[in-house]
Amino acid sequence: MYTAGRTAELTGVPRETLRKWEQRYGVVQPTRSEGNYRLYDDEAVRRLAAMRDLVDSGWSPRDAARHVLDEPATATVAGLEAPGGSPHEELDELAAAGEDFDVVRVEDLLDKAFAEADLATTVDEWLLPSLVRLGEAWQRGAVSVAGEHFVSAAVVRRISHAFQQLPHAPAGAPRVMVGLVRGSRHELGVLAFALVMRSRGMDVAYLGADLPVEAWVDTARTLQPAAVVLSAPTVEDLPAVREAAQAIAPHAPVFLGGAQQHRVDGAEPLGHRIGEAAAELAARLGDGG
Amino acid sequence: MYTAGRTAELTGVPRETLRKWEQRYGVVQPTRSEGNYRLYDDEAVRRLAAMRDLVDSGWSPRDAARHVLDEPATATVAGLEAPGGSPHEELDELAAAGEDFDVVRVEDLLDKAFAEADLATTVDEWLLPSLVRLGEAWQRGAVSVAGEHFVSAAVVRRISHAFQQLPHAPAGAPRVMVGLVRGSRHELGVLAFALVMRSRGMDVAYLGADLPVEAWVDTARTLQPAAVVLSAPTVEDLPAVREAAQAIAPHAPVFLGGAQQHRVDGAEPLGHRIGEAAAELAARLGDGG
DNA sequence: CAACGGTGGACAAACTGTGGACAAGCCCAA
DNA sequence: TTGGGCTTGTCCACAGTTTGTCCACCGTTG
Repeated sequence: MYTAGRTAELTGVPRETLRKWEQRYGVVQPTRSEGNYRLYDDEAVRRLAAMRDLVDSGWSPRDAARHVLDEPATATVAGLEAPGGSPHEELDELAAAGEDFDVVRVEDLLDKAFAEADLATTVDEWLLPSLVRLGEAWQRGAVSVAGEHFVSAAVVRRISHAFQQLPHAPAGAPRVMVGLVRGSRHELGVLAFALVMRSRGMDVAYLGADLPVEAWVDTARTLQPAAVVLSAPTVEDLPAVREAAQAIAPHAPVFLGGAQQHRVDGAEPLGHRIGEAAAELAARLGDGG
Repeated sequence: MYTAGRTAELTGVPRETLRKWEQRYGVVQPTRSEGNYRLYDDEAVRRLAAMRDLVDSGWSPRDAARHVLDEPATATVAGLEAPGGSPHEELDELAAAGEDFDVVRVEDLLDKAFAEADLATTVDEWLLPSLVRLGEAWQRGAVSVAGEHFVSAAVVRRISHAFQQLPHAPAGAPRVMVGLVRGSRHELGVLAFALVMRSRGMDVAYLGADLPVEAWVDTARTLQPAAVVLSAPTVEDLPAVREAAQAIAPHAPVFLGGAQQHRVDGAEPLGHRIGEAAAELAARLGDGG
């Protein structure tokens, strides 16, 4: 349950507007605390965010509200849409190897994939889809928590390995800061992004997960990077990401990945194809603008 | 059991606030000493730390309390380390390179270190002491949060890289499960441990951080490993580690690393020299005992 | 005795609710 | 084009709520 202020942060809709939307259209009916404070649940946040998206894209608030109310309540699943209805019967190779805890097979699969010529394509076409299918398999109980952890750990190791093997950026290469804000821990995406960036000759400073805003600002001021790349994987990350983006903006251009990337002002969204986005950004910076 | 002042230290929450959180939300119900002093146990400390993390990241205290009470499973965020106490005046090479965000220098230092003949010695004599000094430098403000993150990320990458480069274990090699329990996130130590174990020919299944107890038990039952290695880095981790150790024990021998390793019954402490401990355990398992 | 802890109350600062005001934008008839 | 009416986001004043910190007074510990 979230208070009014927090809900405003999460959805990007001002408190007052939130109240008006409730009074005028009844998009949400928050319960009340003892002290008569509004308490919004996850479903309310989802609806408000959906309505905000519609309004932003030109719908009239009244229509947007009607549309949101007509939609059945959806259980949000980490920002990922359910696949087009085809229940994958056979397990992904990677997931199967993970469920057997077969170190050799998992690492062989990853080795083979990373031997491909184009890193960006490998990441977008094979690695990330495989991980999405792994997540789906885990959700429907086809893969255990431990199996999922086992594969994820192997993937992170493999990306780190690839990152390490790449030659260092030449002197004078554009510098890019990559990492996650405080509270955020989904390293896989940013790590893959950092990998592709380095493969394109960028000077990547990878700062890891859970870094406070002040640290981002101080470092950006010191390093004067050509770009700062963050990720907004979940709604919960939004307040911290917004705060960071705003604070960093005066010192360096901010780019954003992750499912919630379009919900942050002042940061340029990079899209959802990590490898492609990294390659593009690298080309742009390498060309001097 | 901890007194009010000690608990305030451990959790970073002032004594008075601790009391208010107890009175207002009932997050904890410390037992009392003869003289009516509050006595907090490990679980209380864990909850308070979890609540503090939520509040720090923007939750209202009331919501945070409800969350902590609803879901004792909630993962905690940053841990608290006890400082060593010896103030090294000159900065460590690694720390200095980290403060300048000098990718090349940090990776060169790590490369050189890992080129040493004996991996276990490198880990114990250079890597971990360097990281301890880095932590000290950070605590006395000589290194920024970002600098510390930067170096840590590079170290994790380098260990992953080394792990990846090692040949796979031969068929029939003793299998060892390595990882962290639910709520625990200090991967560095267990990762280094896994690295040395693999270098000694063990079949290491690295399961990563934040794995729930049930997953450990199920997996141990399936894999029948020769050993399960966990870590208890902070006080906050103790309850979960104790639970896991007790649950896994019937299926496989449990070994323990980390600062709090001696405070868990039913798990054999491995000592604080990670590389040495891993080499020893490997020798022991390899000899069939 | 000094340091520490418990209790209850006080308090300021931040947050929230309510109802209404209001300006800007839009639609539509004149 | 003009003007009235409607919609919609924002702002405001006033009152109530929540929350971290401070304090005085007294008991406990070593």
